[in-house]
Amino acid sequence: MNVGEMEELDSIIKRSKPINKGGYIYHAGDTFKSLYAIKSGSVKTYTISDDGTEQITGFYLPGELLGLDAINDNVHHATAKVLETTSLCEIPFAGLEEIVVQIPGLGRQLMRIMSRELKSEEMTMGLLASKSAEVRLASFLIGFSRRYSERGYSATEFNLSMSRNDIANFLGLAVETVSRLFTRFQNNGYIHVERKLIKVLSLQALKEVAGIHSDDAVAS
Amino acid sequence: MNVGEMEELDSIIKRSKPINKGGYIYHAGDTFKSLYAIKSGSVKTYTISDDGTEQITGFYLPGELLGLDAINDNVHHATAKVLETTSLCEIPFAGLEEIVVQIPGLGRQLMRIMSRELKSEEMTMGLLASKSAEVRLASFLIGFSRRYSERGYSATEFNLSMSRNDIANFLGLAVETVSRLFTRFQNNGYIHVERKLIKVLSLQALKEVAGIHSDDAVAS
DNA sequence: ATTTTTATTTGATTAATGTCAATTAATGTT
DNA sequence: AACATTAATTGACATTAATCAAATAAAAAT
Repeated sequence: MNVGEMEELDSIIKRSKPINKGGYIYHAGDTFKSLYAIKSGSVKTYTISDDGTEQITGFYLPGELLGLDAINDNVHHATAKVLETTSLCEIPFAGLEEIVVQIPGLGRQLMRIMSRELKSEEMTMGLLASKSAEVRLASFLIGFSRRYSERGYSATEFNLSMSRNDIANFLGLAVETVSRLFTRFQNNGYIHVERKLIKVLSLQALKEVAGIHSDDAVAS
Repeated sequence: MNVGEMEELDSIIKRSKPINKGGYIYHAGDTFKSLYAIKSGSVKTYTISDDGTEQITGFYLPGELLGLDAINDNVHHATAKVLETTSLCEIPFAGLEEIVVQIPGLGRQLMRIMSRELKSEEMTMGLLASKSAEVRLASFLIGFSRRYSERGYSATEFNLSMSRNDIANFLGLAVETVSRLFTRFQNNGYIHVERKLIKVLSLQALKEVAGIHSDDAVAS
């Protein structure tokens, strides 16, 4: 969401509550009651398969909206866990539906937000369908660069708050492969890695690895 | 969409037009004007990257809705191509937005459809993030089985209208791998393959390959 | 501050899957 | 119907990335 959208929703926001690292926003199976907009911090969502393995379905950054996939059947199918201390706007969905009737533009706005999310997930699917591990990680980094810059943060220096394990899980790679790729990208001069802090030295180089030559079309 | 939803939309449907195999519904870059519900047939959507390679983002079956990802920026970012002769309901979006104001339930309905789509894409992402080719193809087949059965078609005997190449592209595998896996699944007695016609002999076996033991959670 | 635990990195090896090449089957065209 | 073209399968081989194992580094706990 952009600032304007955030302000539109401001009127019905229930309350703000910071959650500490490792805390949960909701669990898979919970009844869906609210959407959550991230004010600061970051979140991962994941499902647990029958054999107990966790499958990460997304990472969320400030300004992004969480829980849209639960509207349909009123149940969260994923668990949302906070990666660092995170502040949220809780938007009760019942209230939202009322307001949507009153403010004609809001329904349209919500629909657009969902549309944007759909497009973004399709791009992520493209990322995941790419066969090479290099392409996946490069696209992943480009996506974060873009998302941070869209929110007014630096496009070239940002924190990947999730663990290497989380990244590997999300990208469908082994941790070791992810670790080696970070090293390789650094050796190639594409990025500088310092624990979780990533400095992008050549976005262009990353884009070439990812097979992106124009400026659009980056997964999020 | 279910039958009820289809009927609700029926009032504003512009016109019906069958498209022959290989024809297009819209191209990437086209201005977004309408949503399309598939009455019969099937569709693939794909984006073209800078190097000209095609990346398939989804397959659509009867009863499914196409174009939701274009609402936000009014432009299709993917191309929709028909895999066999296909009949569509064209739903002009301008008209839809008017009607949404008049019929309160419709907006909610649309939002739910989009939510369902989001969830479904997240499941597909889970599929694509699975490292093994076997798991991917098994999940793919289970997904089609479920989607067909949801629409009232057989869950155990269906046509995969797309080429092996399309399947491979979508799953991020080489065609040869897909071909070998079909053979392997057949040799194992999971399925019977006859060109594009798939007969599922043991859905249970496929689910075990896919790591699904309960009955839910299958990508579409 | 020290110890314990957990996360990350690096190396060696193995297994899976991609690539190349050839064959067969299916489809479309004249 | 015969031919040409395209799609699918199968085999041999190469390559990538997973696994196993160990070392190092960072974070958490005492």
